[in-house]
Amino acid sequence: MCAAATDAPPSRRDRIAAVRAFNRTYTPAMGLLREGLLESAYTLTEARVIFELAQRDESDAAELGRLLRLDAGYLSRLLARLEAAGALERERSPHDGRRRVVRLTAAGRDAYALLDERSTRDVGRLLAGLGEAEQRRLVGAMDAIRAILGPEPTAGAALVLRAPRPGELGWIVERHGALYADEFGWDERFEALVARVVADFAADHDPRREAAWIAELDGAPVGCVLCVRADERTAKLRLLLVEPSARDRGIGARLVDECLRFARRAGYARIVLWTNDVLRSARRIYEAAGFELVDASPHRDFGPELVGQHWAREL
Amino acid sequence: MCAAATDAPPSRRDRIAAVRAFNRTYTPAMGLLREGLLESAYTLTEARVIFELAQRDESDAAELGRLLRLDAGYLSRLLARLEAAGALERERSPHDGRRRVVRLTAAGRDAYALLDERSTRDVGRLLAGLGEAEQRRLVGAMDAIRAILGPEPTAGAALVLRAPRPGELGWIVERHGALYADEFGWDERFEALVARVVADFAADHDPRREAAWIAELDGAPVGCVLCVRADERTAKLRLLLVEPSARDRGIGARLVDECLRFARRAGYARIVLWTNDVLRSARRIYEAAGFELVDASPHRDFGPELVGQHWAREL
DNA sequence: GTCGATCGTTGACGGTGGCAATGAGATCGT
DNA sequence: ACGATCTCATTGCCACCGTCAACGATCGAC
Repeated sequence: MCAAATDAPPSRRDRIAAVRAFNRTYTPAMGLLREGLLESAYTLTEARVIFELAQRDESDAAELGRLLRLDAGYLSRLLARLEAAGALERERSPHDGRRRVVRLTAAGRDAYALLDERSTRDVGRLLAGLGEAEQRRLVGAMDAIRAILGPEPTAGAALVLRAPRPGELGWIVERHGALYADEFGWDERFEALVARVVADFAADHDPRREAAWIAELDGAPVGCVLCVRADERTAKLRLLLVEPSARDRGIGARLVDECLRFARRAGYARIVLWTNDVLRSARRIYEAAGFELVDASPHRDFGPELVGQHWAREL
Repeated sequence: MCAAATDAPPSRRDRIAAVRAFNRTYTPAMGLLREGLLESAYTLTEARVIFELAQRDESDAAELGRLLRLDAGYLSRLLARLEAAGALERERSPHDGRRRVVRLTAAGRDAYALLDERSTRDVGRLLAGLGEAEQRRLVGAMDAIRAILGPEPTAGAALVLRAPRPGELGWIVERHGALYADEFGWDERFEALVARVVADFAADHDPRREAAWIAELDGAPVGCVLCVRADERTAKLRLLLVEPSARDRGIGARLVDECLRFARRAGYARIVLWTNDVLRSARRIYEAAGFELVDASPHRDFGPELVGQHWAREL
C-alpha cells in the first residue's frame, strides 16, 4: 500500500477525494429524480424490473437478476407481487423446465409508459432549471463518466479489423502518446515520432503496398497497426498497439497476422519492425508470429533508458 | 407542456435520455464502491452517519437528519444501535432539554478511520484501472456535475487554456479529422494535412516562437489552436477548433486571443491564417479579433467544393 | 401560563436485500 | 442409463431501510 502511494502521481489523493465527494453528493441528487415514482403504485425496484422488461419484451428471473443485480429470492417474491398486481405474467418455458418466462401484460406496458413519461418529465424539469450551456455541460460530463466507467468489453464481444475512419489516424497518435507516457514515462518526442509516421502514411501511400488497420471491439477502437514500405522487397510493421482494457484477447496477434497476410499479398519478401525491450507482451506476439531478433541497441530517444530492437522474418 | 416541447432545443429529448441513462448505469458503479463496507461491521447508512459525525465532531439527531435526509424515527433507532455498539455517546444538551448531543467515542473514531481508509483504497483501485487522462476527465466531469447540480450557486465553468499533454497532439488530429468529415464531408486528405502540420510542430519547434494550446473544460479537451512560424516576422495561426458541445462560450475567441498575445510577445509583426468559407463561426471570430480577408480562391483539396481564404492582421 | 413549534422516541408496517435450504430440471461424463 | 453437478426458481429467515403516526418533553413567543 505504501508502495502504491509513493509511486502514484502527486494528485492521487485529490482525485480520490473528488470521486468520494461526488458519490456523497450525487446520491441525494439522484433521490430527487426518483420522486416521480412516489406518485405511482410501484416501488423503485419494481420500476426497474418493469423498465428492463419493457426493453426486452421477454425474459426470465435469472436474467433480470443478473442485469439488475438483484437477489434471486427477493426477485422471485417481487415478480410474484407484480404478477398478482396484473403487471406481468409468468409461465414455464417450453425449452427449459426450470425457467419461467416473464412477460409484461398490456397493463404492465401501460404502467411502463406512465413511469417512462413521469421520469422524462422529472428529468426535463431538472434540466429546465439550468441554462443552455449548463445543460450541455451536464450531459457531456455524464456521458464522459459513463464512457469511462462503462461496461468493460463483454465476453462475446464483436472484434472487427478494418481500415481507419475519419479521425482515427489521429486516434493512433493520441493513444500512442498517452499510453506510453502513462506506462513508461516516454516524453513528447515519442508522440512526435508517431505523428511523423502517421503523417507520412496519410500523405501518400499506395493502397496495394501500404495499409493501416483499426481493431474495433464493441464499436470502439481498441488497437491498431500499420504496414508500410521499407524498400522494394521489405515491408515494415509499425505502430502496433492494443488498449490496456482490451488486452489478453489475442487482438495484438490478430493485428500482426493481418499485417503479415497483407505484406505477403503485396509482394514483399521480408518484413521488419522496430520495438523496445520494455514492451514485453509485444515481444511475445512477434516471437509467436515468427519474427526473430536481429539486433538491439540502447538509446534515450524518448526519455528513459531503453533498448531498441530490430526484428525480422521472411514471408 | 406542448409549448415547452416545441420551443425547446431539438436535442431536449436526447439530453433527457442521457441523464436517465446515466442514472441507470451509475447506480451499479456506485454499488461497487460501497463494497468496502461489507467487510466492516457497519451498514451503509451507519457509515454515512459516522462519516458525518467525524466531520463535525458534535451534533444532534435533528441536524444529522437534515444533512443525510433521514427520517427522525429511523435515525433515533440507528443512533441507539450505534450507541449500544460503543461507537458514539449521547447526552442531553445542557442548553436545550429536547436535544441530545451526539459525539463519536474513541472507538467510533477508530471505526471512521477504518471506513475512510477502506473507501480510499476502493476508490484508489477504481482509479488505478484507468489511464492518466481518463482519471483527469473522470474527476473533471464529476466536479462539473457537482458544480451544476450542487446547492451553491454554480461557479463559472472550469475553462483552462494550457499546453498539450501526452496524446493531445494526436487528439488535435483526431478531432479535426472526425469533425470536418462529419460536418462538411471532408475526406482523408484533410486529416493528412492536419497530421502533417502537427507532426512538423511536434518534431521541432522553438518554444519561444511556436506554441500550441488545448482548451480544457471540466477536465476534458474541447478545443485547440497552434501558433507557428511562417517567416521571420510573420506568425501563422493554425488548427483552431472547438468541439460542438462546447461552442457558444467564447472558447474560440479565447484561443485566438491567446495566440495573438503569444505572437506579439514572440516578436512577430504580423499574423496570418488560412481557412475555408464554410467555417462561418470561425470567420466571425477572426473578424472580431481584427483579422482582414486578404484573398480567396476555390479548391477541391478535401473533396467538396470549397473556397480557401487567407486572412491577416498586423500585431 | 398557554400555544405552537421543535426534538427525540416508539410502534407499526412494508420494501430491500443477503443467505441458506430445497426441489425440479438440465447437462455432462462414464 | 446413471449419478454428480450445475442452474433456476422458490421459500423461510433475518436484518436493515425508510415512512407514517402518535406521543411526551421542552423551548420560545406572546
